[in-house]
Amino acid sequence: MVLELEKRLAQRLRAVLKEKYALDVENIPLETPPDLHLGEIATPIALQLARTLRKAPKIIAQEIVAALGSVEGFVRFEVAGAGYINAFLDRAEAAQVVAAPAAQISSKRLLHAMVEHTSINPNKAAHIGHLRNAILGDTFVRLLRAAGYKVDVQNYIDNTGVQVADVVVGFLHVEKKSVAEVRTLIAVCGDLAKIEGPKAAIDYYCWDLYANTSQWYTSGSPEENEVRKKLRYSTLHAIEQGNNETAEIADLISTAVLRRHLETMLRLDIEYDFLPRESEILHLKFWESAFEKLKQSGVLYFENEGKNKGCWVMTRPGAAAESVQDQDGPKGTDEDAKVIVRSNGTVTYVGKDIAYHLWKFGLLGRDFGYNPFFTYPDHECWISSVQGQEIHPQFGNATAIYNVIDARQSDPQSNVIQALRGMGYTEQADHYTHFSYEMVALTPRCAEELGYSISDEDKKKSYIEVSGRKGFGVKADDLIDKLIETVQPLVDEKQASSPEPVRREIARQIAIGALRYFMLKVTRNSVIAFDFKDALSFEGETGPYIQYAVVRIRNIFRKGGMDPEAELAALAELAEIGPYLSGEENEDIWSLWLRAGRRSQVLEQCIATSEPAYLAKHAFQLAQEFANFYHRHHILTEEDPARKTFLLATAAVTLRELVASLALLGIESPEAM
RNA sequence: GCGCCCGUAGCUCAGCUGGAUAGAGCGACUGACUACGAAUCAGUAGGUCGGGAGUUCGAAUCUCUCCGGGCGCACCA
Repeated sequence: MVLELEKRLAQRLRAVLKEKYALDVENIPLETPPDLHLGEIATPIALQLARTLRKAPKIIAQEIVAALGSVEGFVRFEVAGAGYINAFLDRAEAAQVVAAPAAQISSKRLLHAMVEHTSINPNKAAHIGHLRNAILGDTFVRLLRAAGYKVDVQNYIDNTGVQVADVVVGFLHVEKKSVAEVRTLIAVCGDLAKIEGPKAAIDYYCWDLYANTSQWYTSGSPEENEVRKKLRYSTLHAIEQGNNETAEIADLISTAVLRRHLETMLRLDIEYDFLPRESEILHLKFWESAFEKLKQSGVLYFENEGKNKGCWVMTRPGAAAESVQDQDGPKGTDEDAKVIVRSNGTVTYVGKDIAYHLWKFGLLGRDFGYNPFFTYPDHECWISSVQGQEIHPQFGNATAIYNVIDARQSDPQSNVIQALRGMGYTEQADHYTHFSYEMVALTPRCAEELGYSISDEDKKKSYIEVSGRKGFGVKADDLIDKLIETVQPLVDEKQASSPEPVRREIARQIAIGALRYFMLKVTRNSVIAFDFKDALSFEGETGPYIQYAVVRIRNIFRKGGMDPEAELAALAELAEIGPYLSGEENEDIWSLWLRAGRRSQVLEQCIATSEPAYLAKHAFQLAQEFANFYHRHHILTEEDPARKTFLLATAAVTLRELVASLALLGIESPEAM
């Protein structure tokens, strides 16, 4: 509602500026006044134009207001302060618009977006850092879909990397297991996990093995360590090669761990459409196609001198200006260039990534094979394969891509964008978003609670980076389990009369709500210093606070024997609701309605800035305003029938908006709690 | 050495394209359960927005500089 009114006002203002001052102003600045006494929408446009028009801002503002005339939805405009123009809404009309059933989103945006997130190396259990990635990515997918985008969700699997090799080394050379034994182990873990939970699962087993093996490389005599290092690289090569026992173990393990990751994420309502794997990017020779294109476009050149002699390299972003400067000087080699193909002819990670991203945009001229891999209640998740099924859905050919990857990888990401740009794919490069976020770290206190021994140096830090290699971190399933364990007694106490399965479901919903909100309330580029005290909180600015507001509203309608949507519809029948929305004593109610009408505005802002935190904030503030309203106005005992209908509609509209906002955040709204 | 991010209340964080009196939550203190559930609400205390300079009618927000903290800058993946 607010979004539409803002657009209408901006359009009218543009027209006025055009006819009165012959000015074309593309972006009319609109903001929210600090207080409702100053209207609902304000613009400092007159302040901005003071200089160009050589007039006092106040005079300009008055002239604009005089020229505005009447605008539908607004009752008046005022000049205030140094030259603000404040717009006042027709409150009754606005409330009716908010109350009306939401119009279907126009699917005129035919943007086909591809969001890649999670992308955990399939050699160990997922930890809290991966949770932040997956929750951010999944939430953004929900936002894009709500805005009318067609979205494919991808989870990239690096199943041939050195991390997987390390675990394979662990099985073969530390534990000295055979292929058959590994196969048995995976089966046993799978059965055990069904009874004992995630702690018995294969990804937990690998978590320890990976940490042990990493240590094993440096724990022997210098000669032994030398041998072990060589083992590591021969294992990696064998995996890349394929068709051997080592590769078979790697495939068994990475596939089993991948399944575990999908199960863990499903606990948080996170699903995927396609799992492209590194192994197919290698075996289907994506790189060879990309290499030709890169050479042809001149993005890659062969280096004949310097430290990168014998390599195919590309200029780094930002280095372009310098090389132009160097023109008259001695043609020095660009020592800083990024190596894409090594002197031994193998391709680097960035090279493979360029090939993969050409595929994403449908520019590679090759495709994966596809096999079904994981079945969700309402759709299938596909995985890449060399030879896939004949009938499969189409992936790739995206018009916009979002890569949810942590901020540490911004360098390689910008290399890929640079390559696209260099190849002339400007449009694609512009629609390539590195959806970056900062890491989740542990506070020293939290690390000690978990039983890790902390160096004195680390104790002084405000946070310590988690590390899969060291086995240092909080596992995702452990955190989810701990959240459930913490809420369950509360639910059991408050919902004592409900049957046990119902109580368990409520505890689950609350736990997931708490976790998702915890990860989403912080903006992307702030480091989360993880602490159980904050993560396990269900009070204040948390997911459960918002869920509780929903439950209280539902209780009102349950107790009154009424239906929220019917009460909302009844609002339209009321003769005059204006009086309920004006006057000092009703400002809080109007404020609640106004916020309820802001969802699409907030959604648009989230997408424009790739920042889901705004919506998390919006949901909390709406719940907070409702809690205040709830205490001040007792609805069911209201004697004036018209006012009672109005109050019920207020609760109903809040319910609808809260549930919708929570759903966009991937948080369920319990019936009771 | 180069690049990116961060520094706002005791703690954890918001503050949108510069705009009106810098906001939440937690913690502390005071108060509210005989009314739709107190996982709640009302109130009090707590800030020279890291320091300095600049641009501007106007700066937490933009520029520069310094200080402090974090992360990247391989022919590893």
